[in-house]
Amino acid sequence: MEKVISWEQHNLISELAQGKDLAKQLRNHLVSPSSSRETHEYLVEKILSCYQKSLAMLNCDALAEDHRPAFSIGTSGSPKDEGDAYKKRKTMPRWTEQVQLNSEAGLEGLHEDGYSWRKYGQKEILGARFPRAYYRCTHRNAQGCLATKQVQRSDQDPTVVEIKYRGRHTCIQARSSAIRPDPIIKEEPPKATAIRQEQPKPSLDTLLSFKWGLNVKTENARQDDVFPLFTFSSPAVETENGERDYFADALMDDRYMDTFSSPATSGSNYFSLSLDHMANFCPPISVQTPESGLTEIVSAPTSVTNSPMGDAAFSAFSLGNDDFNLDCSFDGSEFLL
DNA sequence: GTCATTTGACCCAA
DNA sequence: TTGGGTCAAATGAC
Repeated sequence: MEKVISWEQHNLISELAQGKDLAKQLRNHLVSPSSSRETHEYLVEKILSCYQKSLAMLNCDALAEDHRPAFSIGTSGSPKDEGDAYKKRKTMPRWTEQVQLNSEAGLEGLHEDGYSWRKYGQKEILGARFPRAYYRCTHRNAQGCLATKQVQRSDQDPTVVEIKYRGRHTCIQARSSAIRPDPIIKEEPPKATAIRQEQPKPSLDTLLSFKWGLNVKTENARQDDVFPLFTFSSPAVETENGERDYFADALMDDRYMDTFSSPATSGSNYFSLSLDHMANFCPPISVQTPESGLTEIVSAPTSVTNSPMGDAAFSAFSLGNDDFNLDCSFDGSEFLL
């Protein structure tokens, strides 16, 4: 138990420290005339991510056990699993994302999460206006990858799609994208990336690709952990003295943040970072687990053992910037097959 | 020919 | 018994 607490504290401190460093960076950029708005928004996004994780850690005591590293990998194909698929499914990690449909990309954009999915079913759901589509990893047969997802449009807002993920990717696709040492692969992007490139890209993408040289290290099981919905009051976009509040501004920019009003929490908004948005920041080839996203409205009895990312230590995002380098020890053996 | 999607049937949990 | 999730044959696209 002591180890669990220690582990949690470690992660929490790590996240908060990361948030602090990012905030420092943001401050530096705010006073720099050459710094762009996109950069600010990116930093805000990262800071929010850190705090979201931190809050999740504080709020999810029940999940504490699950955060412990468990270095048992490659269990998906064990003989024991064969005859017990249904029980296994029940224990799979599950989390939900709400994605605002891009009017241009439509439903296509939903599958640009760095993995290839194959539709295997669709059903009308009782009481729901829209059918639910079932997808599984393309490599299910070849590699025994049991990751699945369900996609269904929201009844309340047809432009919002709810994506329920189940299980983590165990396919080579997932691992190779995670541990690929050189993230600079632009000539032959993964399938999902190729599709993304057909869309009108926000300037942020370009900026991040060239300016930041983002490199997400594979040190974090936490990144894939599930996060409960969290709330906070909407900040003012403009300060009293008329200065533009970039932090708030970015928060209110629904290009990067899905906002849900909640009748139960009047005065607050639900903010949900969609996976697609994160993918903009983290190209699939350099992200350990695109499916993890940041917003998971979780229903997960889950364990980190099953987390898409595996169960290594915590992560730190290391940007190509001297000012920001949270480097943490990491035993990468888990990812080396 | 290969692979993805569709769709009705089946299985299982609640 | 019912509804959700999955299977697998049929069909279509490339």
